[in-house]
Amino acid sequence: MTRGKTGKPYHHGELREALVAAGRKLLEEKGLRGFTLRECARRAEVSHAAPAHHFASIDDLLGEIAARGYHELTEAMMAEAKRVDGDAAARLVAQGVGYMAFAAANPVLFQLMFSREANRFETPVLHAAAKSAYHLHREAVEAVIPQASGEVKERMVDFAWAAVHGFITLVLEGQLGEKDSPRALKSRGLATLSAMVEAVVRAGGAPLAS
Amino acid sequence: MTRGKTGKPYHHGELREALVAAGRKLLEEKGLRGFTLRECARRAEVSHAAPAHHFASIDDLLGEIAARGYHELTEAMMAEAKRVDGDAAARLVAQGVGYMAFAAANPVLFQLMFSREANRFETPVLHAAAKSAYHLHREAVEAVIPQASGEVKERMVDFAWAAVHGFITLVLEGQLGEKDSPRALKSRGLATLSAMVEAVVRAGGAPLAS
DNA sequence: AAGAAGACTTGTCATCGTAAAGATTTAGGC
DNA sequence: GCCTAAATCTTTACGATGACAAGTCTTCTT
Repeated sequence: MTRGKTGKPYHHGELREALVAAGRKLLEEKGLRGFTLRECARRAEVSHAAPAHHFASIDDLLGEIAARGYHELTEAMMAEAKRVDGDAAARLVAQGVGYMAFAAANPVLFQLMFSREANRFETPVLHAAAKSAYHLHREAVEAVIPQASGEVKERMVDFAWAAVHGFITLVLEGQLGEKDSPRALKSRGLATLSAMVEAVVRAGGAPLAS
Repeated sequence: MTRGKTGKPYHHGELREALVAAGRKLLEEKGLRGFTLRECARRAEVSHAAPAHHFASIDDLLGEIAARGYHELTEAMMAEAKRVDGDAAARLVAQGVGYMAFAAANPVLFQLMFSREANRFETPVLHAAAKSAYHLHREAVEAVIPQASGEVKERMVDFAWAAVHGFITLVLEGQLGEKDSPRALKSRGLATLSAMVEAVVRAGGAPLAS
């Protein structure tokens, strides 16, 4: 890697990674609407057209960022699950905690991942990453009610995910616990997780009332 | 209202309403990222700068659209609730159905209302509209468990909203039941609502396990 | 009827995403 | 080691956008 008079190499070398990193920061700072490809390029200290060689479009970059978000979400869920032992119900709660923690730490990214816009840049890698998080959750739910029918299991996968996702989504948007401390919010989140797990356990034992 | 040679009045007359209507359509057609003030103006058949006299910025227009969305959401919940009789639990489910039906009918608007961006254009009218929907839900939950403590009621308000909101949000983003028919999806939604109500009823009778 | 306020248009500016063409660096074949 | 091809980055350019300013037309007030 030779350098010009300025000391700056003509080739960035790791521009793709730099753009993803800059983009991710920018996303959290300015929101989805404030996200621009040119600002990413500026932060990576390259010209505004440089990103085109690594990402076909702005949606392509957002798709890559979202895909990595799914990977991290999966990791966050697994990490939290490893901290508890044995009990399937406890594991389900822990994964929910990991899910919520990731969302709270990356609110805009989380919204991007689960936004309608994300369907626009549906790449195979993004889809695969999303499926991986889904399966992790699915298995955790099924482990809680191994004796239940396939249908009940499916319904409880829906239900459990909806409760976890819904709670943190509402918090992130400021609809829930606007004035609560993070401490109090976490407690409210745990309460929702408790109610969810209890309902799953119950439904696993007795068929759902139609 | 006098008219020029073209037959078109110089003054639109109801431009504000026309912009809201056009904007709402545009939103569903092109998504939030495809939403532009100039396209709204074009559809209302006025110049690109005309909207400025009715909306200070593009966020101002989006805020108005979101506020009306909250009003319609509230109406959808009440309309569905009126179709069932008596039972508080049935009413809670019905409101959930109305909530989901509105979201399914206005997916992009719904995402806008509950997006992080919406906090940017936080007008008093938007906030009030959002609170109105919240209170409707809150009362429905509390009616199901009138004997419960204030704390339990609050937690169940969180929980019930999270389940309803989470389910439809996941469906809208294509995460849940991608290949299901609308019919099957509705059934899955009802199952989530059933599980939710059952859990609320149960929690109202016995204190939540910590 | 006259002046003021409101509604709308035209013109302009900085910025954006994207494409094309040129400059520089790296990599591979010999 | 060199020489060409490919990859990477820059410069330039185009159409579109949000916002602002200034001007034109309409309605309202008095």
